[in-house]
Amino acid sequence: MLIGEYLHTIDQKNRLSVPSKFRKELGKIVVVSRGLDKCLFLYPLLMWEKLAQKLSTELPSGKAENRQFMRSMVAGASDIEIDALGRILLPENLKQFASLDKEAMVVGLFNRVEIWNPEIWKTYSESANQNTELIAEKLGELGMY
Amino acid sequence: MLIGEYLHTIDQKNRLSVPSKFRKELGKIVVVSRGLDKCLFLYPLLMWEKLAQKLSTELPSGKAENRQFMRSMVAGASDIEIDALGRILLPENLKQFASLDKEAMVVGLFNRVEIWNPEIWKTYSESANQNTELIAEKLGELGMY
DNA sequence: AATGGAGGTGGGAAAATGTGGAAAAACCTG
DNA sequence: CAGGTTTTTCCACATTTTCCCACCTCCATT
Repeated sequence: MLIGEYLHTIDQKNRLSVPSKFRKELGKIVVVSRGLDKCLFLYPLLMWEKLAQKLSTELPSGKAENRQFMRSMVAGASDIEIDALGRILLPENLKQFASLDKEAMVVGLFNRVEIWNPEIWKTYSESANQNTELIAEKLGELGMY
Repeated sequence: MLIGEYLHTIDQKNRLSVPSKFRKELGKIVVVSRGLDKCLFLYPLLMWEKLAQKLSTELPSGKAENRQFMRSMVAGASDIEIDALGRILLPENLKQFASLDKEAMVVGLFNRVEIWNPEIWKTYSESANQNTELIAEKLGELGMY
C-alpha cells in the first residue's frame, strides 16, 4: 500500500527519486500521466495496462469526445523505467503540465502515487484540511467513522 | 504499448523520425492513413490488416457513407518502410491532408500512432484540458480514481 | 560519540537518438 | 540513349539520453 508524503528534489537532468518505501510495490516500470488538479499520477505498469485496455475496448473512437479523452490520457502519459538507484526521468511535457521545477511532493494514495508542485500541494492540502469536518460528516453518513 | 508525445522535424525530403520508443513495437513496415480530426493514423502492418478486415465485415458497403469512409481511409493509405535510421517518408498527399510542414507532433495512443501539425495539436489538447471535469467523471467510471 | 548502513543527490563518461547532407541508384524525359 | 531529375541508401555530426560511480546526509545501533 502506497502511503506517505515525501519532498524530493528534481535535479538538472529531470530525475526524481521515488521514495524507497514505494519501490517494491511499484515494480521496475511505471506509467506517469496527467492527473487531476494539476498533479501527475503514477501507476504500476500492470495497473495502467489494464486501464488502457479498458479504455480502448469500452470507448469506441467513433465518438469525438472519446477520442479527445483517449488522447489526453494516453498521449499525455509516459512509460518510465525506475533506474538502478530508484529514480524516474520526468518528461518535459509532464513537468510543465504539473508546474514542476526544482522540487516535487511525492504522495502515496493507496494504489497510485501523485506528484505535486510543493507549493500547490501546500495550498491544496490546507484548503482540504478546512474541509475535514465536512468530510468527517460524510464518513459518518457512510457509517465509517 | 505506444504512449507519449514527441515533437520531431520533417526534413526537406519529407522524412520524419519515429520515436525510438515506438520502433520495436511498430516493426519494419507500417501503414499511414488519413485519420480523424485532421491528423494521420499510423499502424503496425498487422494491426492495419486486422482493422481493414473489421471494417470490411462490419460496415456494409451498401451505404454510400460507408463506402466513402472506407475509400477515404483505405485508398488514402500507404504502406511505408521504416528506414535503417528509424525514419518514415511521408507521402505528399498525406502531408497535405494533415497540414504538415516543418514539424510534426508524433503521439502514441496505445495501439496506434498519430501524426499532427503541432499547432493544431496544441489547440486541440488545450481544449481537451478544459474538459477536466468530464475526464474526472470518466476516470471515476473506470475505477481509476 | 563513533560506526555502519540506507536513502537521496550530483556529475562524468559512454551510448543512443535525431538531424542534415553527400553519394549512389533509379527514374523520367526528350 | 544521354542528360537531368528525383528517389533511395549511406554516412557523419551534434545533441540528448542513459548508465555508472562517488559523495553526503540522516538514522539506528552499539
